[in-house]
Amino acid sequence: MAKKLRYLEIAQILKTRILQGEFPLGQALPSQKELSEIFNTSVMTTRGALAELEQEGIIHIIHGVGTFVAAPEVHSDTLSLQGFQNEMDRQKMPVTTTVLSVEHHISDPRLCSLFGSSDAQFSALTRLRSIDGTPVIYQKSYVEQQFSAVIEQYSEDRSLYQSFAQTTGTMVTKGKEIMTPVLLPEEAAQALGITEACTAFLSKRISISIHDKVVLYDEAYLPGPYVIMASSRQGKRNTFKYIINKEGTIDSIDSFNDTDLWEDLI
Amino acid sequence: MAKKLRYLEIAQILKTRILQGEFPLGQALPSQKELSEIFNTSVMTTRGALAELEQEGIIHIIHGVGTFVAAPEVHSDTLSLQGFQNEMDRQKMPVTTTVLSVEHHISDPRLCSLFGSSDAQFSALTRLRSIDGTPVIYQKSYVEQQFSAVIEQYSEDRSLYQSFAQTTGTMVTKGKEIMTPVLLPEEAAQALGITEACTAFLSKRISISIHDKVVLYDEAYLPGPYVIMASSRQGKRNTFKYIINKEGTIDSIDSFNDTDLWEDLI
DNA sequence: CAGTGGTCTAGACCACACC
DNA sequence: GTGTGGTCTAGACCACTGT
Repeated sequence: MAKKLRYLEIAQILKTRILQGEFPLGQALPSQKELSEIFNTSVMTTRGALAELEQEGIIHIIHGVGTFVAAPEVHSDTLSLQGFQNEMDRQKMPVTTTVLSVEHHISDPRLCSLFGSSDAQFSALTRLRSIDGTPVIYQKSYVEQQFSAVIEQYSEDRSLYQSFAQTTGTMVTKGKEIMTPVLLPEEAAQALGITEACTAFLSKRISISIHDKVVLYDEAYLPGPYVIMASSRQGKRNTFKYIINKEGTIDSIDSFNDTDLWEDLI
Repeated sequence: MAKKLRYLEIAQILKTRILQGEFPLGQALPSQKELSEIFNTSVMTTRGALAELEQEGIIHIIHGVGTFVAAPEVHSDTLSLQGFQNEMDRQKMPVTTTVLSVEHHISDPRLCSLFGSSDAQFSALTRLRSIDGTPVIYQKSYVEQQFSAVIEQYSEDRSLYQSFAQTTGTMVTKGKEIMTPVLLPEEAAQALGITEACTAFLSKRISISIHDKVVLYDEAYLPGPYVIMASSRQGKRNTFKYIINKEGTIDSIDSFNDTDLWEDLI
């Protein structure tokens, strides 16, 4: 445990202090020079610690401005929606959300083991995400009953993460997701207004708080006509994003030449 | 262009020299101290340059051993196959490959624009990937006719990247991939020995050489029963891998608790 | 302009791999 | 052991942002 690596040690100390609320969400940390004096170390070492925390998504460093405790809006909604609209006006994708249902007192042993909790009850929020009025994603989110207020106080103009942060003061920094190709089940197809048989991505996802606790479980259907995945690799790194294609018609092979699309990957 | 950032400048110089073959594939570069003397700079700066090149996948740094020009086998085959076998013996997944067909003199304007070449002809290699004798992936790879030797000299015990490196002396360091959920087409289903209707990932992928040229185009079908995707996010970073599930039976929700599975993601 | 983060030095010393 | 990469110092100076 005792690594004796100074920068990791400092990172750990800072992390602890942030978790204890010493530096509230969105607030600026002391400057790198100040931190260096505080910890009696050099700037290079301090920067190593901060780089570590930034990679963990806990802080956000802006050149010439400062270092800030990461606000949830920094991480775009986990289903980081990105538009795809023939070459132009990719910027403004009006994503609207509709709440279909709210359920409480759900019991499911698999959810229990997922959340690692004995709290046998869960609440669920079912939503529909639309682009320009066209529904493209059907999503169901589960939280532990004790956090049902997160769902109650959720409003459609912000993400569930923001609601979570505001209600509980906890931020989500990690997630794991599993994707499979499926046929759209009737329930989802109906909600999406799709009548014919349709292939889709089924995404199951857990969101993990800064305290390393599972706080959210999501299941989302992303129908093939509207959603594709784009992935980029360089060296050992790979990264991906979902792309919304409202028209339902892109031949993916052409999109390799669309430089805008790949801009922010890797 | 002239950034005046010393470490990027050094990285650029080293990259050029590597491309010119001054340091052949797999060979060790001079040590960090030597490089620092050569470029008349400090170790910290040299390390910055090397870190840059490592992230680009051009070199491979090993603590206590040395810095090496990256050999293609460092990047596992782009469809980085990872096994999933109830908790144990995940290590040894005997992936075998069968060549189904080799075609030449293929003309396709879309491939031309993809490769950005006027060479109107392409060669194709169709393969079947199997785990323990169970076929799980159907894959078709295209190269420009001028590189048809890569396909001719391909052998089933190594990757196409290795064949490419050996035949042309060029290494692949980047790739872009697009994934969609589809129904397995008859041709692929037949090859995979799947009789019923079956959902699958369709992966279209281009591989880009160190000279920034598209050298390979792949289409692969990864049927849902055998293949799932696992993705992990931390902060702004996200990464994913394909997981082979030979038995065709995992409920993905349980796999969140399988720590081995997520070990190497992020 | 002042204040922030980013780069760079010229060394020293530590951790790891290999013989 | 020797030789490699990894961390760290105590500053200096550069680049960016906002007033």
